[in-house]
Parts: sequence; C-alpha cells; structure tokens
Amino acid sequence: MKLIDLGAAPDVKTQYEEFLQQLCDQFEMDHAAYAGMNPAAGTIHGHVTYGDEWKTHYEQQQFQLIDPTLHMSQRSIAPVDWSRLERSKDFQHVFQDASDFGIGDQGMTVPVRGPFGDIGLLSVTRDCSKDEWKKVVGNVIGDLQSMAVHIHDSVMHSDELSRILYHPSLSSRELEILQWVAAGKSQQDIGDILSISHRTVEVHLRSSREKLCALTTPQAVGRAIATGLIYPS
Amino acid sequence: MKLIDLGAAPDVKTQYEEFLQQLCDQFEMDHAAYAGMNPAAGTIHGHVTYGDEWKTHYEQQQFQLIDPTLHMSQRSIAPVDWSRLERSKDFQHVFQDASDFGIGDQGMTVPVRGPFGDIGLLSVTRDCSKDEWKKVVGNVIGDLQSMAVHIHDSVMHSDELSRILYHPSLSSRELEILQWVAAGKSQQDIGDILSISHRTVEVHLRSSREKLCALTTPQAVGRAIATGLIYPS
DNA sequence: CGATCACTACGGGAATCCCCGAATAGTGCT
DNA sequence: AGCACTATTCGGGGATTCCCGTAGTGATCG
Repeated sequence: MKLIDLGAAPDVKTQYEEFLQQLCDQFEMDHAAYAGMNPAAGTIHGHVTYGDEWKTHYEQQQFQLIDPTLHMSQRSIAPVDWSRLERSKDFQHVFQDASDFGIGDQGMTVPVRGPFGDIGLLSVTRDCSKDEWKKVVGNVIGDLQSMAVHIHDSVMHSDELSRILYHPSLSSRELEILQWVAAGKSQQDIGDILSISHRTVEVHLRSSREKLCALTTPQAVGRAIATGLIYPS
Repeated sequence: MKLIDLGAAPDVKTQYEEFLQQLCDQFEMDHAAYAGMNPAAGTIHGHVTYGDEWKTHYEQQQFQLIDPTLHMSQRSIAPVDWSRLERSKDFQHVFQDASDFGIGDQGMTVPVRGPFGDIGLLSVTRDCSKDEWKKVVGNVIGDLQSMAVHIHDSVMHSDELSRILYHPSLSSRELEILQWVAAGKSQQDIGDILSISHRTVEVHLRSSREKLCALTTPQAVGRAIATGLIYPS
C-alpha cells in the first residue's frame, strides 16, 4: 500500500483530492470525502471527490449542521456504516438530496481522533447492492482505517502552527484550576486542594474566562476542552 | 485512577486475552498488549499476552509512569514504531529489562481515541531483524489499526460509566438549556429566552448533571462538549 | 385502571460564585 | 532606577446557582 506524502505537495488542496481519488480507484469506491475539525484553530478542512453541484448544494443547505453521518461518527470510536444510522428526518433530508445528485446510499464513515480533541472523518460511498457493499467493505476496512489515520495525521501537522499560534496562553495556575473545575470541584474545594484562599481561586478563574473570551465558567470550560487546553473528566 | 481488574470477571478477561493471543497468531507477533484509559470514568483497562514474570516486574517497577511507548503514542495520531522512539534514559531502562525477560525489541503501538478523551493503545512485539519487522508490519498495519479500534470500542462500551456517557439520553429541553449555558448565558437569561422561570431552567440543568454523572454545571458542559452532545460556542 | 416513572414547571432559602478593590512579587523594557 | 505588565494572593458583598419540596401532564406497565 503506497501512501502519498501529503505534506510535500505543492498544491495541497489538489493533492488531497487526488489522494482521495486514488483511494476510490484502489478500493472500488465511487466517492470519498474527508472532513477534519481542529477546534483549537477553529478550522475545518474539507476535501471531497464529489461533483461541484453536490458540493454547492451541500454548502448552501448547510447540511454539515444536520448531516447524520457527521453527527454519528463524531461520537463513535469504530467506523459507522450508514445503513446503521437512525432514519431520522435529517437523514431523509440529506440522503434524499444526495440520491438526487446521483450519490449512492451505501457508505461508511471512519472517525479518527488526535490528542488535542481534533477529529477527522473519512467517508466513502458506492452505488451498489447491500450484499456487494458488505463484501467490498470487508476487504478494505483495515486499509481504510489506515488511510483515515494517514490523512488526518497529515492535515493536523500541516495545521499545527496555526493551532499553536491560536492557543490562548493560560498560566499554569489558571490551567490547573480550570482542570479542577472541569473535574467538578467547587472553588472552595480547589482552594483547599491547592492550599490557597477560594477567593484567589476565583481570581484565576476570572482571568481564565477573560483570556478565553467566555462570559461564564461553564463556557470557559467548554472552550478549554474543545481546544484541548484541558481534558474532560 | 481506579484500576479495573478484569480478572474479577474471568470470562471477560479470558475473552480479551484470547483475542490478543489470536491476534498474535494471525499477524505473526510474539506478544500483544492493550491499555485503555478513560479519564472521564477514571478507569484503566489492561490486557496483555506477556508472561506473569514480566507483568509483575512491570507493575513493581511502575514502568507505566516512564514507558516511552505509552508516552509517545499518547501524543500521536498515527501508529508509533518503537524504532523511532528517542533513546532516552527511560527507554534504556524499560527496554533493557524487557529484553532480560525475553521480549523482542521490534514493536509498535497503535493509538485509538474516543470522543470522550479516552485513549486505547494496542502494542505488538516480535523478536526479529529490522528488515523482517518492516516486511511483517507493512502487511498487517491496516488490520492492526482495525483491531485496535475494535478492542477499544469493546472495552469502552463494557465499562458501565462509559456506557452511560456514550449513550446519554438528555431530553430536548435539557440539551437546549445546556447549549445555552455553554454559550455563556445565565439561568435568568435562559429563562427569559425560553419564557420559563429561571427555577425551571435550574431543574433541567440539575437533571442534566445527574444524567452526565457530573458534580457541577461546568463539568457537565465539558462532558457534553466532549461527547458531542452540544457544541462549543 | 391504578401505579409508576419521566418530563416540565415553580418558589424559598442556603450555598456558591462573581465583581469590586487591593497588595506583593517577578519580568522586561527604557 | 523607573515604569509597565502579568501572575499570584486575599477580603467584602451583591448576584447567581444549587438543593429541597411541590405539582400537573403524558407514557408505560402489570
């Protein structure tokens, strides 16, 4: 299995899409799509082999907000076969439109996560019967997993600089206290743990809120976790 | 962190270790090991095919604190080949001892992450030459990736708290209110927005906290964002 | 059909958090 | 040295959140 060095590509965007196209050819898929979310930098990388019509329609309809394949795979560890998705209203909406644009309904999404809360989703589709799909997928599931990891690794490393630059600089004390807050401790508890006044704890918390541009502590914790500054517990 | 002793459930323990053993046989490896950490549930799961001598020595020496294979792969997206690890003092220490216990120095660790900050590390080793190792790994890297995902998925879903967190059932009102809280609104604000009493808002929040096993609202928001129930804003 | 449970809704009062002001110590720049 | 800036520490008091009790509605079940 050959892997293209995605980082060394002169035209990165084209290179990614060529990579996805080769992936389709190799694994007998109609289309492939990658969506990478980096909450730290507030960026989303998207690369697809779909036609421009579907891309435009998808964007105009804001399907990324309701797309069940994205929702479900964001919460899953294992790959998500689209046939197992709940037949919700959103599902009908997106898949009906996709079908109108000639996109087959057999597909799956492989989620990959990095250490900073970043998520990569590699989706592949093929227009065929259920039995044929099962057979094809069974043969390439492992390679797909590797491909997903490889793409996400590349994208995240190419975006590493922006991530670092975007990171707010919370002091060690602020991070320490925010981590305890996320762990469910009260300000008094934290003061006892760190052997300082609960008033001081509150000052650090206020400072953290300001740096994260958050109005409340829950919002600050949410942002800190989304950006990988602290870990959920 | 509580250490879950899967030995308490003989069938489960046997199941996982048998699985790892089969994995070794199938992929021509000497040993396989899985370590899974769920910071949310505060639990660690471990399964290995190593002999009892090495297991005991590893635990007594507290190698999990300095093991470079764990350290490096916790920060990586892609699999980490042990040959690329920095030759630090800790590396010498652990690998010298491992060698004394008859464990080959060719190996790699595949990291897998879930949406809740949980990490699974699947390591495999084989006593052979570098060239032979490269050849073997090249053939099975994709399948190893799938195996790692499969094990981590199984383990995380078998853990009670993890199961609760992975399959939360917040009511629509609870989600709605939690989303507003994550957006930095106060209970009074939310009450005004939804045209209900701020007391009622608090009840839904309390209910959300209970369902997410969170002690405080910031913790609940952190978990909800980490699980993708709501979105950071 | 009665019992039970989940969801939604409200209020009183205690506990906690948050805004204000204030002080000290370290760091970097002029 | 003087100045500006940040990190860290603390207390008072108002604002907010949290715990307890109560209650109506609808769904499920024996």
